Amino acid sequence: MITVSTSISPARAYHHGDLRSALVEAGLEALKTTAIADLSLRQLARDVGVSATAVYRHFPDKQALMRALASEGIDQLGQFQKAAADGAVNSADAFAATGRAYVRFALAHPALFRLMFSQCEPIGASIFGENLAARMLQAKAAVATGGNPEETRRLMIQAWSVVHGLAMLMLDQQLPADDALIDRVIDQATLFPR
Amino acid sequence: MITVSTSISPARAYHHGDLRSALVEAGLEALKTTAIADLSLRQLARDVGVSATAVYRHFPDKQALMRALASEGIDQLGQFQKAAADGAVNSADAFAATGRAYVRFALAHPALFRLMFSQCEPIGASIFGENLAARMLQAKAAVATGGNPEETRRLMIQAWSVVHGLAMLMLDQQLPADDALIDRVIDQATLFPR
DNA sequence: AATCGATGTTGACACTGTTATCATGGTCCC
DNA sequence: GGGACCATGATAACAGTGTCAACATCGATT
Repeated sequence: MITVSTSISPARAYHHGDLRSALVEAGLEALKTTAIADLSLRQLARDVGVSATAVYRHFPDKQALMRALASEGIDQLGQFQKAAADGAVNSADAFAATGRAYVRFALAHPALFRLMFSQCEPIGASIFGENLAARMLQAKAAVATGGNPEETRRLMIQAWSVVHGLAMLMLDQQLPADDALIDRVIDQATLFPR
Repeated sequence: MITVSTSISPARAYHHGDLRSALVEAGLEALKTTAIADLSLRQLARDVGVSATAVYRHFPDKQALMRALASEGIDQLGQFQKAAADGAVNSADAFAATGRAYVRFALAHPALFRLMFSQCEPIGASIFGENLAARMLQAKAAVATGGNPEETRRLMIQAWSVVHGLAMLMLDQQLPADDALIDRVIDQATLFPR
């Protein structure tokens, strides 16, 4: 059984056979059960069956690996949001569906979601503008605000803040991670002032 | 010059002279310049001029010290919010002022703010119910929703989500830490659907 | 076939949180 | 007043971490 590269780099099979992808995959796997602070380079290397310092042939330091994992997470979130929006019946519903997907993704992948925002560098732009889902979102928001660009931006930021805050508070156990609560907070027409 | 205890425990002066408070104070000071992940027990002990393991006479482990710091932060945030609300002219303005204070506090004390939510245990209840500012907030929200308790709760959660999300996204550099942006997002009547 | 550079390993260093063991010195009781 | 006790502190040590320098290996290029 060969583990397939996840769209990251060419990286032909050398001694190990694309160690870089293996590390990323092991990292994503580890994040399913390990908190972000307990994620260890050496442990990851052990999981893959390689010496600790081999990692440094593919990543300059730990943070770089983290960034790679975060980038994977962003892609996954984007796909998940897009799928959710595609299943919606109308424009407003798609907007809300994207929000719900955002929070549900966070709850489903807590450590990964946190990691995505601990690595500040390229992520903001990806989520808020370059992303497929983000682009679509922006279009929806523009419709909702009658095309006023400043209002559109405010609505986007407001919507992003609500879902991000809700996700974080639930992850941090400050709010019950309740599906119904997600719907109640997001479905509200509040986000669409007439 | 004697550093005064910060409302934590009696802790008479022994060998050091209330080491516990000194550690908390040093921790808060360190959080002004150090990221939460780089906060070191040993470094804190060094700052206070005490052996590394002396800490364990006052805190069972590192997390306990962190929790003490977080608790301090919660108090500070509560006071800050209360002061902001007291300066407001009417009920709706007080509600918004509390929200603005929340975000501004986060921007002013990034590491401390993050820490407050990394230590999940007692914090949720403190902020969302037991707090002075929270109680007041709840009263305002009840007025805004005509007394409907379920709607009141939803409004509270929605408001909390917006400010928390906005704060987090700004802290993580996903949004510009712009004062005007805070006002624009929070002042909007959006939070008070008629 | 020899060389070279990319990949992986070994060993080491400084640092961390934590524990077990020992030292100190106020407090209280007789 | 003298001695026991216990809260507080210090030392030494252990396992674990991220990272660097030096050495080994092996496929690809000439």
